[in-house]
Amino acid sequence: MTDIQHDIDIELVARLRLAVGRLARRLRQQAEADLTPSGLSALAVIERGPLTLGELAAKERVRPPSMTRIVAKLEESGLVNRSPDEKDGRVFRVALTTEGRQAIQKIRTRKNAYLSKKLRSLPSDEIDALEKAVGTLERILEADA
Amino acid sequence: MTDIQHDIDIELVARLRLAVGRLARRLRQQAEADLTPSGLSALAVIERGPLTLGELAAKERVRPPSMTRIVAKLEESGLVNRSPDEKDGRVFRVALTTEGRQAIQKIRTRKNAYLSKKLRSLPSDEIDALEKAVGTLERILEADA
DNA sequence: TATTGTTATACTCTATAACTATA
DNA sequence: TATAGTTATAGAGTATAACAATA
Repeated sequence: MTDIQHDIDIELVARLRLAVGRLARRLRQQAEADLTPSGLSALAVIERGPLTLGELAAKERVRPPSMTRIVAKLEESGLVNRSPDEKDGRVFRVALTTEGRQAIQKIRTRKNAYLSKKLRSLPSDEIDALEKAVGTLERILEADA
Repeated sequence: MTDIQHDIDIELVARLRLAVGRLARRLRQQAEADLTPSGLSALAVIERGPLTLGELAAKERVRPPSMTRIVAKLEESGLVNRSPDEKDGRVFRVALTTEGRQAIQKIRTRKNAYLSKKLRSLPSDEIDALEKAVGTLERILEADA
């Protein structure tokens, strides 16, 4: 790699980092106001399939007591339900309710709308570049999940 | 816009949203551990120029009492200093110390390193697409700052 | 009087420690 | 005994309300 290429790389890295940070912040602000970040995040995990409370805590990297509270609040709001495991009486399984599924869908729609509006008027060559760049990022992120 | 183009758009939007969210989270995890998110965020704002406590609170969208605490902690850590305004005795101006400037630079270096490592091995056509896409995102974000 | 910033106090979110129920 | 989850309690971080100092 030549020095010139190296310099370009550093600048691109910094710009990508800033743009990603700012866009992520902007998207977060479009979320449902009456759902806490931890609640929303947990909801998104639960959506991929019912989980025990302990599994949820591990995936979300919070301690079990914290997840107990988060889930209790989501249950209170009618977004999830807890049901005792059939085989192991100590375990509770947490799943989305229909209302929870709708809530998550609504938030997604709102975030998508924000971006859609921004992207709608772009020329096709910029859309192409975005599409290719997203593919690259997806691969990068996949690599060290 | 045709229906087909519309569908592609929706899918791209969703993928971009997810990729940006995940990358932003990954970058956040590379931050300095002994600086709180609010402290780090405030530090980055102050870096662009000394501000009064009220201006800081407004920019960071927290209430003045919260900013008082955040700045007090940064000052305790030696990362910023507060000095009374020359003209208005009620106002305090907050500025980075040399140590604060170094701290922010260190965090940036760390985040850049994470991304650099990921981007280093990409073929030039993907780098080009990323570069173009970043330019697009920068323009989009500029528009409604 | 209005404004800038601080202090007093309460609320939310998360953690550790101690506990209950089941395996 | 060990494990899943809950309850009790404490520590961050932010908010509103009341206050002090200055304009």
